[in-house]
Amino acid sequence: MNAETEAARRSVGARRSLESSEAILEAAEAVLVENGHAGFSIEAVARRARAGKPTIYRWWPSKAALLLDVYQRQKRDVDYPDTGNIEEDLFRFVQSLFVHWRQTPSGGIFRSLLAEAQADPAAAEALAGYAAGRRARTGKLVERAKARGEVADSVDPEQVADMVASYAWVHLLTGRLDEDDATLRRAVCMIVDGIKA
Amino acid sequence: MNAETEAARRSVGARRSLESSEAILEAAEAVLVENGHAGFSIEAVARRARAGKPTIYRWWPSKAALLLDVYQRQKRDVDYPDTGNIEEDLFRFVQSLFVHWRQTPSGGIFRSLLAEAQADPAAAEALAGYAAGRRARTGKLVERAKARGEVADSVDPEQVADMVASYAWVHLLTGRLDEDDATLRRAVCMIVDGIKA
DNA sequence: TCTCCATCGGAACGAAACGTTTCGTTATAT
DNA sequence: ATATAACGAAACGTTTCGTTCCGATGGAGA
Repeated sequence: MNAETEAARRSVGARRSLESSEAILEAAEAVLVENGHAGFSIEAVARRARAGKPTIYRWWPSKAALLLDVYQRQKRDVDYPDTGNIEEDLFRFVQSLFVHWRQTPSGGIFRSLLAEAQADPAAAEALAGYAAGRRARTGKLVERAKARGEVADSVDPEQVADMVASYAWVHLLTGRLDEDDATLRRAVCMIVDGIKA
Repeated sequence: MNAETEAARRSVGARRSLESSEAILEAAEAVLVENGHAGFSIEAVARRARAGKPTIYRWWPSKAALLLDVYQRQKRDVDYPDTGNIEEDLFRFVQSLFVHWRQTPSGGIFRSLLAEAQADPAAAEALAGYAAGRRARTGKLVERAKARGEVADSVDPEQVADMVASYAWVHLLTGRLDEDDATLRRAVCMIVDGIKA
């Protein structure tokens, strides 16, 4: 969000105020947490950040772009465990994701992002790109297991990641983040072992 | 939406115009299909239905309520196949669901409903109830297979349904309804057979 | 038949948020 | 020192919201 801007710069003048953009991102998060997706307006964010609306519109072309930045800002610590056991890896991944969504504003923010993507094509594209990257990274868990000979050759790692992420996303969207560890483990076990007798 | 209204009625006067409410529901569906969730406004519906806004607000307290009515009006029975083979049953179920979403307005309407549920608690509750019912019905496919001894005793039928539905929902939400049959079959196969070597 | 009165479509309202423009100020590279 | 860029603040016109009037319509009770 700033690299290409800085590269295209060819003249003098004041630089972008990091103080201001930080305040805007913090205000956006606070508004989202306190008032929910319904009360999330650019005006409200500007008021709270003591910033001008043009400043927000200059750097974030749409509400979706701001939402995406807010989400990725606090998404530093996601576990991509490597225990040498694919079932354990996937379980820990899903478990930490659920915990993260429950204990931070991330869950609510991501819900808003998904909702926004149903109305705004720009948001949909941003979400699709993010989801594809996520599938690739989560798929590496499976690729490692495949290299160990733990997973069948015919399996598509990204499709496994897709299945696991879908399970988590729908639980988030339908307000079912309170599943216990045993349930999560059975879900992962279903994918790893199948359901056959 | 009309039973208690009719019961509370204690005086004379014109009755509710079925013609008008039908036109409103049809117009709402048309607007949703043509302009998407973003362009779905009460004003647009009223214009299209040649109805007054107060008439809409009188009978549908919120946009979510109108969406719910439109959705329930659209929804028809999905087939719950019974081929005697759980993999084939699940594949046909998912396949017909994708086709239904692609070829009718149901997919778009359901996307709007999911988006609305992230902002409106009433819509969220309605969605949760619908999803629970869906899991129970789809779970019967698995229960039948379990009775045939095709599926392990330890498997929770509703959780299998949950996994399959999650895969489908996320594909709908992220605009990936164009997966080919081979991909869908591999996804189902993943759940049935697992991914182990 | 005549009289209510609930409901209808239509027009207009204030409130809120939208996205944009303008203004004066502040900060920075040349 | 000067030119330039980003800033906060305010105002703009537009859109949609949900509500409130109004006259017309038509079915139930006297």
